[in-house]
Amino acid sequence: MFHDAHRPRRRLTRSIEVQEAVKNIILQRRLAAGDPLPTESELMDELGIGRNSVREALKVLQAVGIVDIRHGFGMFVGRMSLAGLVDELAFHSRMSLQGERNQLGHLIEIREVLESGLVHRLIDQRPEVNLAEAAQVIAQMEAEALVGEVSPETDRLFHDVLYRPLGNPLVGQLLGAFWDVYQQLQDDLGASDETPADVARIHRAIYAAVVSADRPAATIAIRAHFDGVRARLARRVRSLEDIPRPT
Amino acid sequence: MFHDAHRPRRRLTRSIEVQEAVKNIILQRRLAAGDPLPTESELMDELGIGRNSVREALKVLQAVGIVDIRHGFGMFVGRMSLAGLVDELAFHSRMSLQGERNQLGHLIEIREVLESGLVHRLIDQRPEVNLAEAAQVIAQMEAEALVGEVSPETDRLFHDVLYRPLGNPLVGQLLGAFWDVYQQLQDDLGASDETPADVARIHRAIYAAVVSADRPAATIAIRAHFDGVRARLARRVRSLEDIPRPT
DNA sequence: CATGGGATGTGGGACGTCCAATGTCCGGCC
DNA sequence: GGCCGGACATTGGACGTCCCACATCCCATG
Repeated sequence: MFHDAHRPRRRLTRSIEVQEAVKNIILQRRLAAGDPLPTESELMDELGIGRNSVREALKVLQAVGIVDIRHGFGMFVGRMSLAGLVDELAFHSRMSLQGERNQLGHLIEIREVLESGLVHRLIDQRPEVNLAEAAQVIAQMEAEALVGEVSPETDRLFHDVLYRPLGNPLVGQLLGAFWDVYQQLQDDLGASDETPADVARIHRAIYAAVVSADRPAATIAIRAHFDGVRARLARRVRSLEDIPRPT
Repeated sequence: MFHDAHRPRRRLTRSIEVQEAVKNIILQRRLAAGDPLPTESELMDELGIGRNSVREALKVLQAVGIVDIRHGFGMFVGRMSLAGLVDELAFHSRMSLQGERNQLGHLIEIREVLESGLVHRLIDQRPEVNLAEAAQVIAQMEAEALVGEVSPETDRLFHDVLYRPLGNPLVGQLLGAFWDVYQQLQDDLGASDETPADVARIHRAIYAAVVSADRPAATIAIRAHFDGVRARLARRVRSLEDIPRPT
């Protein structure tokens, strides 16, 4: 009879109550990404709720990318990160790699459909779109290919920068999330059989097709790119007996 | 000096440790979606860790769709739900509705690019694909349009069932997630100015274009569909002064 | 005037305890 | 003998409190 005293009938869990409360605080106060949120103690007082419940709720909101918690500093409104999506997809993909089903393949198919459509959108908007950044990244990729491997960062950057002129930041984030999932499962796949030169050539083909507004070539280039990805996926043999590293 | 006795240097937080541990348990034991997980107490013992940390970690995993917690019953390996993604997108979209930026518009653009590409994939694979289900849903939609409104469920079902023959479950889930976000923000938007008959007609056009493998018509039909969505979005005026309902 | 070491405040971690929801099983009642 | 209901065990939910780790800022010290 200590706590839980006068509380009227509750339907949902405390955690969810707090989550909704925090969301409402953000919306009502018209906070923007990066703005500070009330501290844990303030929330405890305002909502008349225990610390653990507050913490659980905020952890969830953090996992989902709605708040950003910085130890010893405070809590802030989160910027969209899609980190939760990456975790979920990466985990389920890894899980399905063990069985006959292959979720990663489905993910890659979606990436291909998306990128294919986006490339055509770029061509639609040519020549207003500024492809200078993409050109620069392609050059860097080719330079890297000459001296060794193409770094994953450069690869990711290309797919990010190419579609940036479309003015849709969500595109970059979603594609980035998919890319992260794929990258996170690198260790579970075999090595690629493409040479660095191949990688650079394929990406150059995509860029060139956009520049010259050659739609058929764009379709082919994108398909070639993902054929490479798919080939790598198909050849996976390494079992997952060993303990996956915690990150 | 009670608890926290002999613990060696830790790098990451407890919560993350537990999250990784649980993920590893699932992978190592080759559990499948729906399989039971150790109880909270078992995890406490196995990992030598406090209950709150376990609970926080599991809440996060639940939010991300990796585990499924059922009160008074147990914890189970989760099926992919993308619920976390929906929450994140819905929240940030609602937040951006207040400002000048409009994230929801970006989301809809992605949906359009995706669906457009998927429709063309369907045509690629014709006539192997079985569109009977889609035909049925379209018929139902038209029936609903005759007697009143087209129910959101029917709308969602159409976009789900249409692409099902592609054999990529992730497509349905991702599209469903996007659709959920849009649906969840209905209240923040004004009413549509399309009649139920319009809605049915537009969807019928998409279906017909696929059946007849008419690519230009498919492109136009998809565009028409999303023009309607965009129009509704553009006319939003209702402010968000009132407290959004907690769901 | 520059700098390093607290003082302070914030989140992180862990217990222990009690509450509540769910499932099971056994015994009384029909 | 069958069925319904309540006791019991199990499991998650919530709380309060203690202590630790981390970041910041200010003041004392050189």
